[in-house]
Amino acid sequence: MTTVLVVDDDPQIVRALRITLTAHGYRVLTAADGASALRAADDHPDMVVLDLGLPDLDGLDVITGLRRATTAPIVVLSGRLDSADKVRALDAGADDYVTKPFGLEEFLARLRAAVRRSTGRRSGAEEPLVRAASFTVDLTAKKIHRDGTGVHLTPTEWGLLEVLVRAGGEVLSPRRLLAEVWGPNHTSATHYLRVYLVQLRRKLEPDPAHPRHLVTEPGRGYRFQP
Amino acid sequence: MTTVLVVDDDPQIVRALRITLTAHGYRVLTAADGASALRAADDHPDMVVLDLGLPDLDGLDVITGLRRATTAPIVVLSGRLDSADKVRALDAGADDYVTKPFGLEEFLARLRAAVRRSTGRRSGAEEPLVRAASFTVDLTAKKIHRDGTGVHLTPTEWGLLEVLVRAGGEVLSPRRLLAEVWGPNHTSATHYLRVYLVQLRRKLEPDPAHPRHLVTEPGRGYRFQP
DNA sequence: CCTGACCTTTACGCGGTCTTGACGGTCCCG
DNA sequence: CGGGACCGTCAAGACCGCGTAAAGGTCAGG
Repeated sequence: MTTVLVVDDDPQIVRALRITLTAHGYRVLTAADGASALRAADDHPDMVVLDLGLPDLDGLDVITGLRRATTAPIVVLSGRLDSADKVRALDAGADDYVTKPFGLEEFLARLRAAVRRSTGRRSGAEEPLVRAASFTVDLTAKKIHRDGTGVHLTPTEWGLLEVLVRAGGEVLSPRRLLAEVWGPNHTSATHYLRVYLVQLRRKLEPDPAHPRHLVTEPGRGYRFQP
Repeated sequence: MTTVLVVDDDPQIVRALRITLTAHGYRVLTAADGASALRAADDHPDMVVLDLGLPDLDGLDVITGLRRATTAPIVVLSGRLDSADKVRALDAGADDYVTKPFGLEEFLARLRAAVRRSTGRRSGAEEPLVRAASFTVDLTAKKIHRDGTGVHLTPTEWGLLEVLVRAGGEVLSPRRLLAEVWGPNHTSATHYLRVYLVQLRRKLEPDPAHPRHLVTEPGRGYRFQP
């Protein structure tokens, strides 16, 4: 679960954010001033929501202090519209800057974006691997593995498979497939599809005559079945 | 140098951004519509500035398309104040959302924040020595060893090899390789690649006719295999 | 001014890939 | 039962990308 540290001296805002964030599945820590915010950084929050204008410390000092302790994204809340404030906050190490009053949905979306970026990097080489019973598809490395060895696909074969896999089990019409792979001007050459489906099945299916993963939905199109 | 891809259909804005960003030390690529933006993603910009409301594609589709090709931060520019638009864009994969008219200083600060976040983590633990079966590559010392003795590479040869090795086994498109080695303006001279691949293979591969480490993936590019 | 290293360009053969046509099978519907 | 629409399969020729060699071109250093 994602832990958010909320730093604000206004109890009303803290309470509202605690309710909202908890309802959206976050765990919430709170701090009412800069000193306790820096102390709370030791609890390794995954994200910090920081109101500038705390009673004890200058906002920028809080940011730099937090940056010393954690790399978690910092989203600044502030009532000040002054552009120079934003610049200083962002350059001090903040990741985003939201001015009050703010739309709740937008605020939450910015939190999601911030946490997505910070966790996405951490896991580094995250491979979107798609598994079927008899083969696996690596969409980023553009490789296929089957029975331990790699399978070679021609560019067009790969393009077709990629579109089918990315659709995630949805049925794709011949028109749509042709437009995606061959470009929007070749939407009538449905024969291509059949030829390449045969080749793909021959290379990937255990029994090409009775496909289990590259299924044809008669009259509607084709579908990828993991 | 940090490379920024600016996507906007308004030539005035493109021109203004190009001047401003260049003055601040960025390298600038531009695209006037969604299709060319997706193509330009192969040039692996370090950051994307994207205007929603392009003539050819829906803005959200451009975001998801870019996300498929790159993890570079995307900063959305838009004239629309509607909060729902922001939420959709952020959830589609954008990293920040700036509404026009915007303060230039704030905009630049947000760019700095975005690029800081994405590059900050990348420089983690990197192995400067890469081993292949028949040779080793020292990325920091810029030296190659094979059979005990050093191998001399010309600057261009080295640039190409370095890009391939740094990709760590991923397939790199000709566009991308050319952009990395020769700069983003030479992305069509695919013949260079073949010539230099031959030279590299002759210098590094045990059997240049059947390369084991500098593998070509027909139709999509080249790959380094350790 | 010459030389050598390096980059760029031209030319060409080969093999893989794409396209196209032909044919058989299946299913549905008149 | 027959015809048509749709799908699967195979094979052959056209075409394009790739690998390779080798000839200009450029530039710095001696």
